[in-house]
Amino acid sequence: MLSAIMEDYLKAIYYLQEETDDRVRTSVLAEYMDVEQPSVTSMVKKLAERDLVHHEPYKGVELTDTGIPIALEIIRHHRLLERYLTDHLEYGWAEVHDEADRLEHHISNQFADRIAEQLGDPAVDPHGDPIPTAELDISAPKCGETLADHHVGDSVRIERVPDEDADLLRYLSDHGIHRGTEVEIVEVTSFGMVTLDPDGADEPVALPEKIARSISAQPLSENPS
Amino acid sequence: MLSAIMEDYLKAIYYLQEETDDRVRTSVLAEYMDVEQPSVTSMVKKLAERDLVHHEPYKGVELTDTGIPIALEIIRHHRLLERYLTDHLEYGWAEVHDEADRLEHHISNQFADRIAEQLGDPAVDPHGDPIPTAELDISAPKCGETLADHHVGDSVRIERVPDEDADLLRYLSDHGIHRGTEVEIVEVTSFGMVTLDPDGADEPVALPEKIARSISAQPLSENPS
DNA sequence: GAAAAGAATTAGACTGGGCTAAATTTATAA
DNA sequence: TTATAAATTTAGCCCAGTCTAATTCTTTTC
Ligand SMILES: [Mn+2]
Ligand SMILES: [Mn+2]
Ligand SMILES: [Mn+2]
Ligand SMILES: [Mn+2]
Repeated sequence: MLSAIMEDYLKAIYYLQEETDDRVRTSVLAEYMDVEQPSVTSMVKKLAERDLVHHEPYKGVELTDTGIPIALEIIRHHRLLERYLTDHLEYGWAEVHDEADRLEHHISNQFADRIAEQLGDPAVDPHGDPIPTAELDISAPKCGETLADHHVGDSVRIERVPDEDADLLRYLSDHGIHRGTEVEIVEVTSFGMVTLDPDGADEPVALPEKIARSISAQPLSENPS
Repeated sequence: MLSAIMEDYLKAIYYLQEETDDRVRTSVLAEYMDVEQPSVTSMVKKLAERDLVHHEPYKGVELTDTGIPIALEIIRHHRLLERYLTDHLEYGWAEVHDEADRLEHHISNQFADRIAEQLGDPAVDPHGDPIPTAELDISAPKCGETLADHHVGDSVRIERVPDEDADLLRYLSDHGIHRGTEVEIVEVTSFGMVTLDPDGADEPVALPEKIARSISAQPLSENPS
């Protein structure tokens, strides 16, 4: 059996590998896990001993074929829990992360499967990230058009937001923006500000262009909810 | 903050104190926690240092006024989770214990309160044990009449079963007996066997008198579900 | 193709929770 | 009342996961 900490390392390696598509460096993992580098080295050795990662000393680490499904299992738990918290327990999408990050290690697969069933086997979590199936198949994360790729007057549906920044998530939901919300782009300034009018909201919402570029959004006709 | 292990010790002390109504001996706690006695001594010292228990060396341990509410919080989590698993996720009452025993340490009070709300603030868990309120008030455990206190021909409602023995729980639910089930007592032999006819079951169920004496049951008219 | 800078690892220590074996205290029984 | 038995605690060890300080690779840069 693996400790919760080990599972979090595997999940972190999975995420970082997804981003950079290369071996994950000790320093990057240390930063992500919020520990010092020697802690990472020693944990990585333990994971390597169990054949969960392949460690090339001084060169970085990557998940093995044994490690990947374990990471995916945790990610499935995490995203199903997030979805359950928003859909059944009235959590906001800014509040779900911490609760899910603890519980993901302690629920059984049976528990995960049961809530998946109750939710109707959802394909994505509240932030739009794909949920692996019970067989641990995962669809590619959405990296299509973003809010910044559209033009004034366009109406788009919010597909996916980065889930790391709770302040941003809170700001968005306070202004009526969730996954699936339809928004019209009402202004794009030369100095990098994007203004949106979310469907059903009283007021428009302004976002820095950098943020807009991190939010996936599709034209209305495609990808119905 | 307390570790999950510390919380389990506090819960164990609470239970054992409830049973014996006296200081809990090291040996008893060691047996219950399934560890060796020196482990208990060292843990008890840590708990005493934090003022969660009062430890009289060589004489046993008891919860302090600081320790009691913490134990009750965990017990609330545990019993709410058990109730949630049976009522919303189709678990049987024999399967809930392990899942709840892990999760109880990792759900937030917010999570507990939300599921309590969804369940309609239930008073008891699936085994009939009382659930502390959000304010940590707990009603006295049912210790009224048992199955062995009634007579052939009586019809009673199952109120509470001991939740330690998963085999017994499985046996009972396999034979159509749950909390709230109405049963008629059809036979009581001189050699200590009690036979019941559960409402809606095909066949009667036989139990040793010793077990029957551990199951609370009220005559039908009283305590409606 | 060195030398300096940067990244990673090793060394050694600490904390939490467990264990075994030995010592000590309390309870029981002669 | 003293001797033995039983319960408890102490002593000293281990493992997991972290840390700081020191060392060793790698990469840059001149
Ligand atoms: Mn986690
Ligand atoms: Mn998410
Ligand atoms: Mn527990
Ligand atoms: Mn119970």
